[in-house]
Amino acid sequence: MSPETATARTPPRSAPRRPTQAERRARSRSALLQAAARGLSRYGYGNLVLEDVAREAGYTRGALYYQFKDKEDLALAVIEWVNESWMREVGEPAAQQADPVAELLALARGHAVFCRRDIARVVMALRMEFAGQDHPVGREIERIWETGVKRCVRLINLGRKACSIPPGPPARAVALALLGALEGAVIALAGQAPNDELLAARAVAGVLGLSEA
Amino acid sequence: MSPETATARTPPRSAPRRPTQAERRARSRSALLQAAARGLSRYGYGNLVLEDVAREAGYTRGALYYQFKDKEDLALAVIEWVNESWMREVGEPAAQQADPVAELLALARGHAVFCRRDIARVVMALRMEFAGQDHPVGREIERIWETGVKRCVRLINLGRKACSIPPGPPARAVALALLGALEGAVIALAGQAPNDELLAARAVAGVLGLSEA
DNA sequence: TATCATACATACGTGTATGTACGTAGCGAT
DNA sequence: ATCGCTACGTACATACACGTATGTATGATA
Repeated sequence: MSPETATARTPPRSAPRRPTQAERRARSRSALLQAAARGLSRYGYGNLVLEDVAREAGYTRGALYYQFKDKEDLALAVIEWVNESWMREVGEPAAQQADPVAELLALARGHAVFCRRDIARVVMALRMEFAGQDHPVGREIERIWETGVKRCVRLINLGRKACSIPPGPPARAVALALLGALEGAVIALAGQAPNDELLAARAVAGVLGLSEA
Repeated sequence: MSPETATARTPPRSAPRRPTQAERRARSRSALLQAAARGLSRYGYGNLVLEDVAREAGYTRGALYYQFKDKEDLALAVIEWVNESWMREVGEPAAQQADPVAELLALARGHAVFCRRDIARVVMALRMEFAGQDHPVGREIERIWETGVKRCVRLINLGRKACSIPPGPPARAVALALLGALEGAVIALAGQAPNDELLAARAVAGVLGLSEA
């Protein structure tokens, strides 16, 4: 944020100094990414119209095709951006919980809060759209999803060893059901606070076979 | 099934007698409907290509446009067909349960079994695709979904009065989370028997706040 | 057997969204 | 002040899928 980085003939004095090229580019890219994320969340990939995305961001398709190679590249950038946000706001905080059960429930509550914004359904929508296909976007979504599944499998096995999670179906089946139920519940609730947190945690606890959330 | 309905110069004798017009038409329509259902379940509405549907059914688009007015008409027919099947195989059997909790758990298990076939995701896919839109297909899906929500709300209120379901968030929020978690879990499990039944029931029980499935 | 309606297949026109080529205004350094 | 590069906007070419119009073979009827 320090404007002194440049040799700066531009007056560091005050006023909303006219933006530099890099800032301009970054602002445009950010606006386009957010608009694309909202669009993907609402319409999915195939039904997403790039002209609408650009207009909602305040540009035309020209700006979009300057910043991104094509539609696929844009979608992959959105996915990466959403995933990084999720990791920072949900994944990493939950990892600081002491025991596996607490971490799983923290994931549920955190995901519910995360999905209160308008980009909640990006992953779910793309996962539905590309399931069983062989598309780069679908593969990336599948990769992220599989990461989540593996994390849950690990936690479930740990919890069962510690006897904080009762035995039951194979850990992978439980993990799949857990994530599916979590996403389904959160999307159906459409971010209506504050019940979303409790109900998401309840769904997860139920799948795990716990007696209470 | 009685071939005597027609004045029947056609020998009722035996053999695979050549099919009548009505039978032919019904067979074609059924094949097209099933192919369209599979297609909608996999690709959703927008990404569904009618030529692929027709080919998978063993016809061309000509047959499709003879039996259905347009793509929208086809989708609505599929929805009606799937919904009737669901009511017959899941909705009505579950309604014979004695108490509300048993009925809700029967719905969960029945839905899991119902979704083992390849048309499992029709409703979920279309609901995701048309959420917030104003499209005839979306409205029909929303109508069916709302019917399910209302049924769950009724059962939840009954169960709470009977103290078989503990108090908690508003019944409508619980119902939304219940159906969302149920569909999400079943789809994520992709019909892997026999765990799908148990895990679906666990998810529902969890959302309701019950101690066990 | 002749004739009509039905159940399809084939061919065409059209709209729409993508990707690309080109034009243009604004930033940055000499 | 000027010139090159960047960040867009504009215009075009292409592809794809829908809907329709037309052709054709089969079943029904007399």
